[in-house]
Amino acid sequence: MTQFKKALFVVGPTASGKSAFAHTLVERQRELGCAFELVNIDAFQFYRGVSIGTAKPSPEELQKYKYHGVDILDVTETIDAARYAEFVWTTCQEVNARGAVPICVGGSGLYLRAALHGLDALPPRNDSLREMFRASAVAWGWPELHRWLSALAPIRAAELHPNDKTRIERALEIAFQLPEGVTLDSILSKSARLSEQTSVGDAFLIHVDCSDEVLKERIYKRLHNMFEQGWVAEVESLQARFGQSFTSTQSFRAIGYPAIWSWLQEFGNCSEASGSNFKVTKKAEVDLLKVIATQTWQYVRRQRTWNAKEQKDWLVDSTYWNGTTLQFIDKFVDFLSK
RNA sequence: GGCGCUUUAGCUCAGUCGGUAGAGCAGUAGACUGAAAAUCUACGUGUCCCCAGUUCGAUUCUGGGAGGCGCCA
Repeated sequence: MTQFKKALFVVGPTASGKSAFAHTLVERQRELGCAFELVNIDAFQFYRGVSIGTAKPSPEELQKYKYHGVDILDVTETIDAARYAEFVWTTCQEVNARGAVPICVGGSGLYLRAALHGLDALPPRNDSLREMFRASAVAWGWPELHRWLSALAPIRAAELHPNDKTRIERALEIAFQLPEGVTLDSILSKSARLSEQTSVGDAFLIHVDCSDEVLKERIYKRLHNMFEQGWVAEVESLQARFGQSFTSTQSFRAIGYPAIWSWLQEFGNCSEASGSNFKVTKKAEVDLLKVIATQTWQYVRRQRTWNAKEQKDWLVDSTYWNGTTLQFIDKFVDFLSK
């Protein structure tokens, strides 16, 4: 199975310099003798309206670097790992057909694995089933649903903790939709773990990371900058447009949005606390930034845990990198000239 | 100055009717097959503010001291 001929994947924790790295590659494409186009593989930059907090490239950058996959969905829409992987593959094929090499930038663990290794053919998401499971969980608790799963798919159930609601729900959703005589265990037993499967195309993985100290500093500065750019005002406008229903959208799960939302509930009434006046000077504002910085760092830890298991063709330490100069490695040049 | 409350983990605080203590958050590590920036798991020795007294034994009771908060002056 080949979903793309040749693609670069730039992965690494938030604020490590992935985008700057990818942009530099595009700047120097002539020297490398090939054309590049960028494919967003970030789980939240798909959505129009959540822009500042998701660190989207600017409109000029979107055009200059030929980005695909940014602002393709409304904030009220939802994409899932399977549809996401399809999108990446289709886009890569189109880019390949133009004789260019796609650079997929971003990478949230599951989404990267889905794009890189492909998910098994399993029944899709089913919201009415999910509602039913959730209602049952309210009545009986997730450990009880875990017991139901043990009856339907004992091997899968044994892999899951009784409190792991997200995965128990998904496993039950699959089991309920499979045709008679087919079990989730029988499907999963045929394939290796996702991280151990080979890539579904010719992929070159570049990991960008830097020292903890520098990364923490960059995160803090970047968040500060997001506030200066009007992040709080952005959330206020989402509040005005969608009201409470925004809190149940997929895009609301992006780091920072729930925190700013509750901050607005608490302080938003004071006229001077409105989004456009947000300056990160008062204690409440500094506290908000700190909470989001903490959540971002926790995310960095999880990203590194994911990335540790993926192939590494090129490790880039961005600790002292200024975002422009780059020394190409032979392996990389060989991959491009193949 | 007087009165009251308070001092326990990095932070916010429980608690021990006297036998040296535990939650949440933070931190560290791990997992991850259609919510994934989500979700889940594991990991807890700290002069229990200081000094003295009572006691076999005090973080706990008594007295004094110091810091913090509040009210009255």
